[in-house]
Amino acid sequence: MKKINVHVADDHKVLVDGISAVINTDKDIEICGYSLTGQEVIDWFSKKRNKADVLILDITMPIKDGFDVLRYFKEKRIYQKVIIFSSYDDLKIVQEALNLGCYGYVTKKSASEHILDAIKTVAKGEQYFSDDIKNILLKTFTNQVTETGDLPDKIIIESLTDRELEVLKYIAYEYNSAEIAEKMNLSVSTIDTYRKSLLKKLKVKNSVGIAMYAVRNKLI
Amino acid sequence: MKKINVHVADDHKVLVDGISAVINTDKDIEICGYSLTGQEVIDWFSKKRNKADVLILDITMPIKDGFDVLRYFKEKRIYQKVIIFSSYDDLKIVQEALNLGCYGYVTKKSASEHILDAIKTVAKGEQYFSDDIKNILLKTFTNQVTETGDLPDKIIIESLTDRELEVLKYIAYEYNSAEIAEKMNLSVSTIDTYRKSLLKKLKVKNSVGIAMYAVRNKLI
DNA sequence: AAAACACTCCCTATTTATAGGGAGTGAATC
DNA sequence: GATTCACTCCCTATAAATAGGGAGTGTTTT
Repeated sequence: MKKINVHVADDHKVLVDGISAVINTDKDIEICGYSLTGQEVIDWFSKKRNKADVLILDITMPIKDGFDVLRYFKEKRIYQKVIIFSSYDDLKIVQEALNLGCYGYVTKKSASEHILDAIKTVAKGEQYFSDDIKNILLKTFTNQVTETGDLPDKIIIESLTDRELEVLKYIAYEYNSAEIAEKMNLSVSTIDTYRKSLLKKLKVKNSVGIAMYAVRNKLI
Repeated sequence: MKKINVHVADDHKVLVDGISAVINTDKDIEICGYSLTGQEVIDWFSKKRNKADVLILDITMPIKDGFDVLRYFKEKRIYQKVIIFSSYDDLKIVQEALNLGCYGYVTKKSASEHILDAIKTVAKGEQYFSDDIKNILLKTFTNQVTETGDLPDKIIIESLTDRELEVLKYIAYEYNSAEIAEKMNLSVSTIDTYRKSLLKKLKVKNSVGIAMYAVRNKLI
């Protein structure tokens, strides 16, 4: 079986060496190169002298960071399998990396064997996340678990009347007041009353705010 | 410590008994009731004679199914902690259940101890998914990047210019044209031009549509 | 009976957004 | 050299949303 070729990019040479050492313990994987800056990675791939199956990529690096590298691949439509290896375990960061097309995300605090699992999984074209990242991602599926505290929002939502909720849904579906009035068999004035009430109760600035509130709290 | 009260709803009495047996092995949890149809569950809760901390809910049931029950809770704004216990492991089903506000999802093929973990986790207000469900949910994070499923949208998004994307984000954050103009150091006329362009390209009716498009396609 | 509240509608006025058009610049592409 | 396209700004006009106020009905709660 052909070995999996891995390129490692991290600005800390010690870490590159560490990963290399771990990888060398596995007979199915081998290191085919490394970079210390994002720019180096981009140079490497633009000159097509890289034959890496998988790229292990740190986010924080001098001269182009990991995101820049992912953006480069996306722009050039290079379908490179990338595993982000970072100490960040922030949802925004992970989502950004995923949007930019990475295949895996492993935090640096994970046990080092996990990086081997990640490499093998991603090499097969499947995604891989370390357990802590999995948990962070899974939390996005539930409305209850919000880091900002769910109670205030819950109280606000409970204060909404049935009619207000109905109007809120129509607003989120891009209906204007006249259309909502027709759908609900009410006068436009009444719909405007509910709009005013929603703006006040939800403490948002405009219809967009109402709609965004609805999606954030899964009211639609 | 107060025991966790659990209500079990499943149309197969054998399964109710099975779950009860498993639960009785745990000193922190006890069964406080059971139902064989969705309607029974709704009756139980509407008459407020239920003191369940956690509801174990099957999806397939005669006379109102699990979804109907979840919809009932949502409509009445009853914040009942529900764990779906079903044999379905289909993404659409799971997503629907999550949208309807369930706290956990455990497949029937899971080891029975997992239901105990699920109950304890959900009782604390956290979400719980069995491993197979976790994997299904996690796949949704990479599908949008790897798969070509939503190609039409992808083409539209790629047709958006940098400035249009910037304006789109501000709109989704509830800014009005004057505010966006100030933020971007442009005239209001220019912002209006981008608004027009966005409405046309995204084929939406108004600002709410622009914002909703942004969230749907994870552009913000 | 009084109070609270959801629901309905109206008034006036202002601010924002939408819709149509045109037009100039600079950079890149053909 | 011509064209395409992103970017910028302007004009006119209408449609829609926002902001403030009031007010009547009916139901439920106290």
